[in-house]
Amino acid sequence: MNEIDRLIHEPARLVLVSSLYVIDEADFVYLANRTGFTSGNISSHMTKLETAGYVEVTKTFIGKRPRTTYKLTKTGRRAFKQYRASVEGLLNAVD
Amino acid sequence: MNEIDRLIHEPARLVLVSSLYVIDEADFVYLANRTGFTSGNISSHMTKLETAGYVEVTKTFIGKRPRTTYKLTKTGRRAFKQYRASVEGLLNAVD
DNA sequence: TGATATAGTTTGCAATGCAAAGTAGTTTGC
DNA sequence: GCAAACTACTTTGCATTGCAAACTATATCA
Repeated sequence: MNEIDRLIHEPARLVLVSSLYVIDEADFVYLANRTGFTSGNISSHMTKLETAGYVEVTKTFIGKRPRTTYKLTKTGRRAFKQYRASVEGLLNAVD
Repeated sequence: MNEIDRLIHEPARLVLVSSLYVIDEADFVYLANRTGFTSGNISSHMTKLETAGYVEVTKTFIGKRPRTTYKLTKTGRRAFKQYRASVEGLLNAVD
């Protein structure tokens, strides 16, 4: 039986990670709008995911404003797939 | 988009609730053996689930020993199905 | 009788999610 | 031209919570 990756399991991060899984790369503002999460929330979750090596953070300037983009690393994608498998394993065992 | 029920989402409780979902009724000792969780852990999670109205707790004596059995209430079963739908919604949106 | 086992519950604390407050710079209004 | 408001974040503070160790209560064994 597989352990659940709590880093991904946390609902807010699950939304963030699965968003990144599909759209590949997204910036801070986009994610804030899409999810409705507060910016503090996004910031700290992303820091956590970055520390774990699940996301890669790129900071640039677009004109005079900062722009932060996030992208899943290979490790992050693998972790998400693995997470998904464990959860579905758990839920499907139920049928 | 549906909110995730954190009461069920917590990994330990997810295991407990999905166990109860399939085997319908289970006692403390059985769940402890099946899951490997400490008894304190099971006790407090079950109290939480009971408080929420998700499980019904029955305490009897079998011979001279206490026996506590747990069973999902109708509300609990509904909540689990709903939980499952939201998680799968989230994960499948990814395909 | 004392030691060990069974069946739990309660306590204590370290970890964590979240929002409010803070930072740094930019644009707008008067 | 300067203050107020906005953008794009990060940091702080705190209330919640998961977890194991400690505790309670009874039963059996040596």
